Amino acid sequence: MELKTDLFLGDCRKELKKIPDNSVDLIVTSPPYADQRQSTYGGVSVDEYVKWFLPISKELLRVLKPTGTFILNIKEKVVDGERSTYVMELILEMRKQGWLWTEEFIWHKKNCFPGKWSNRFRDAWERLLQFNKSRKFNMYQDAVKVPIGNWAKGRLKNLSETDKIRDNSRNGSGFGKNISNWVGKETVYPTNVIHLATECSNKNHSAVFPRELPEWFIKLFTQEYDTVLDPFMGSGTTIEVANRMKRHSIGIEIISEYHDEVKQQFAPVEYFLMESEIKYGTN
Amino acid sequence: MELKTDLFLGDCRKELKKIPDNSVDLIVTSPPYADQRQSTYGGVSVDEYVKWFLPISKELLRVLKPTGTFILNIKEKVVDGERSTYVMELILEMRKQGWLWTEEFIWHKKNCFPGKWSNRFRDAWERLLQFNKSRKFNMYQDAVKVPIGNWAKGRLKNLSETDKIRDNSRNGSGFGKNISNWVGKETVYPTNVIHLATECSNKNHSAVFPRELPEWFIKLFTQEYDTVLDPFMGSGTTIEVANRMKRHSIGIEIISEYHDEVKQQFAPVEYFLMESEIKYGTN
DNA sequence: GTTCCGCATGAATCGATAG
DNA sequence: ACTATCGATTCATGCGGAA
Repeated sequence: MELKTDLFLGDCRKELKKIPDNSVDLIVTSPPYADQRQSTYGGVSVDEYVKWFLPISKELLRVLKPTGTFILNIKEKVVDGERSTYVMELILEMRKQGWLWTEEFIWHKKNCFPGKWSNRFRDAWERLLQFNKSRKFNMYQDAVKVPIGNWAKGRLKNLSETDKIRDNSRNGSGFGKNISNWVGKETVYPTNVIHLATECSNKNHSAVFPRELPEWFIKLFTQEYDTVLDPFMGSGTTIEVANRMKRHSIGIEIISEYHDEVKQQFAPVEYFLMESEIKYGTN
Repeated sequence: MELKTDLFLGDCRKELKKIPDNSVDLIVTSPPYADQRQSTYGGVSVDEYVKWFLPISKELLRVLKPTGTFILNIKEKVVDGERSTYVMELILEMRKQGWLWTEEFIWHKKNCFPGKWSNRFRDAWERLLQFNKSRKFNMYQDAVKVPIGNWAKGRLKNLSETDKIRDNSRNGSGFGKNISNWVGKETVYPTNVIHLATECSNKNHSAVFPRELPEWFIKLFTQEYDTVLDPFMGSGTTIEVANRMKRHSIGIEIISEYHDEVKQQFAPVEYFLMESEIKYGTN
């Protein structure tokens, strides 16, 4: 089966209209936060954030299948010594639109932004809000099971071995990379806390979104050849992961540099397919 | 200096009125969740939770010192497949009362038992909402520093000359690091995610509050002989910890069994003091 | 091929100073 | 008084080159 990757250049408020109703299985996105990332995106102000986002979430509600899921990564900033309330207001308004606020996952960031203030510690977590269109949504829990931590076996057995398991798997939610270590180990279901590092180093882009994040949700909420949408594609992490995991994908990006770069990234694949068509098609 | 422990039996909506204005340095509490502990507070329903809590938070605002802090441990429950919104509504309403919503800490519950539902993983985190009366509140950050990460061991052994100052290469948010400042550093400031185990095998009480939790906040927001209040004392974890840490404490509990038990726990101390008064006072 | 070590960088926030 | 800009502060990670 052919794997589709549709990329749109433009404002997602307009581009989303090109996507048919009830056609997307999973939306995973990390929109620009209020007043942040000014260098790349315009920067929506705190006061206007909800008003700005609601038309988008309305379109997302339209394109999502009834069995689908919407994962929204967001975190409110501090304004005048207080946490802003726009995320809470957004949740309340989205429920009025018809969204179900099913769950709130926590992304516990291992390497959060440094700094010290007299009245505040470093912010080490972000919200991963799960919204659904209906109470009957697809969830493939077995796809994200993690190796058992040492909490269950106590200290009785193989303490040294269980200690080798990476910290994130001990938290019951991580995605330790050495899967070979898991072989033969008992697995359990993770929790709603996800313990990951941000990817910060030389990537050209500020790809703060670690690829394990979309990977986990794609595993959890979709099967192969389902469709994944990211209306704020950025440098394309979600799209790329979806593609590798054999999911159809749709990406929308307003900044042409990002869009073109992702486009280019998928170009060789197309070229390759054409080539093989020539090769074998002419037989 | 004498250490005071005042215990009140009764509904905190009434008992709080006995406490003078601006007299408490820290409030740490874990109120009954909606629709739970039905028998005690008349079974506060999800719909009425905010309305029920607001008079209490108003009293708390009154008794708290301007430099004090209110830590509210709470988590919304799932109702009909959705997370309830009463916590968010409560935050919005408390801000109207004059509270500042300064921060939201996450309590990541380490080793609770795995479990799952068809739509949902086990809930491994709770909110620890920080409210303040003014922007100038007391915070003793050095009291809760944690050991530095392992990365430092290899890093700080030998410094090169370039480690002195870093150029602000990118977007002007220059983060000039002066590595030499870190030599010999063994502790760093924590983040707003608190990673603690739950006290699982609790004997009689339903109190799942690990004593490290109040301990951490008492360290962070009070000094010795400050006053700590818990208007939903339960089995008295917060009060007991405060007492051990040489803080005055005030506890309110509506269930007489709990109240009496805590009272009894502190009785020997009072007895002891009386005895010494007799001994030395009659000289 | 491993392992080690140097190094750049990140969804930040506060307080002081300037217009 | 109120907003805008700027400097200061700080920790953990993954990459790439070297041993």
